[in-house]
Amino acid sequence: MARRRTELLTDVELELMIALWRIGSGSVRDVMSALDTKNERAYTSVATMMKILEEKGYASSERRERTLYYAPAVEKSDYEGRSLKNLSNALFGGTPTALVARLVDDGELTDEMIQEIKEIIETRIKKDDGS
Amino acid sequence: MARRRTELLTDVELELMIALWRIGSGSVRDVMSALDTKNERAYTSVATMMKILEEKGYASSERRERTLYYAPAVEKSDYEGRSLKNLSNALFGGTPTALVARLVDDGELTDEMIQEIKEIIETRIKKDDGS
DNA sequence: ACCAATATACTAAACAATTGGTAGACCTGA
DNA sequence: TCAGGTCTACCAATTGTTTAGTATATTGGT
Repeated sequence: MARRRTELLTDVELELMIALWRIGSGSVRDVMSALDTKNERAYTSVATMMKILEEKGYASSERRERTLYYAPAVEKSDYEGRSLKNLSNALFGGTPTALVARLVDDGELTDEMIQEIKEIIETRIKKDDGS
Repeated sequence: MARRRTELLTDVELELMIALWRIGSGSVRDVMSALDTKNERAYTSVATMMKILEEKGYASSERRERTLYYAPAVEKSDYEGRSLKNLSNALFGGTPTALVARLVDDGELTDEMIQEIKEIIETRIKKDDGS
C-alpha cells in the first residue's frame, strides 16, 4: 500500500506555511512572492499547494472579488509545539529532557546560546514560583 | 515532477532503525521481532526496508551463512543531532534557543523536567569553566 | 466587441513511500 | 529424495507528494 498522510507538514508545505505565517494572509500571488528566492515555484504550483493546505486544515480561504485570500488556520507556535512533540516521541522516548541534552551535547551551541537557554529556564522557574 | 528522497528517515524507516539501534545488529527476523507490537510488519516488508536503509547509508550488511546481518551505519545520537538541526533550521530560523523556548513555553513539561533541564545546562556550563 | 492579463479549477505526469507477494535457492529432517 | 521451512531478490500495487500545464472565466482597456 502506501503511507498514510502525516498530520505534520511536508517540506514544501512547510515552506508555503512559513511564507503565509510571515505575511499574515494573502493571495496565491502574495504567498508566491513571499517565498525564499531559493524556493521559487510556478504560480500554479503554489495554488495547488494552498488548496491542499486548506484541505489539510492548515489554511483557510476567503474569496474577495474573484481572488482567494488565504490565512493560516494554525498558529505557528502551535505547529512548533506539535513538531517538537513528534520529534520527542519518535526519537527521544517522549522525554523532552533527552532532547535538550542532545542539543547541549552536540557542540553546535555557542556559550552565548547556552547562557540564553539558562535564562529562559530560570525565567520559567520564577514564573512558576510567582503564581 | 516529484520530490527527491529525503536524507532524513521517514516514519517507518525510523521505526526500523530504532529497533536496529536497540538490538545493536541482527538479521531481518531479529529486527522484525524487535519492533513494537504496535507496528508489526510482514517479513518481506522489513526485508525491503532494510535494503533501502542500506542504500541510504543508514545500515550496513554482512552475510554469514546465507543470512544477512544488518548493523547501524549511523549512531543514534548522530541522527538525533541531525534531526534537531533540521527542525531548528526549518522552523526556528536556525536558532536552537527559540526551539528550547518553545519547548519550555508549551506547558507540556512538568516542574521536574524543567529542573532536570536546568541541571543539564548548569553541568554543561561548569564543564566549560573547567576546561 | 476584442484583446491581454489574471485567477481558479481540473488534471496529468513523475517520482517517493509503503506493503507484501512470488519465485527460487538452499538446508534439514524423515 | 522429498516436504517443509527459511532466506533473499525481484517486483507490483497503491497512495501521497510535487510540479506545472491546460481550460475556462472574468475583468479592464482601447
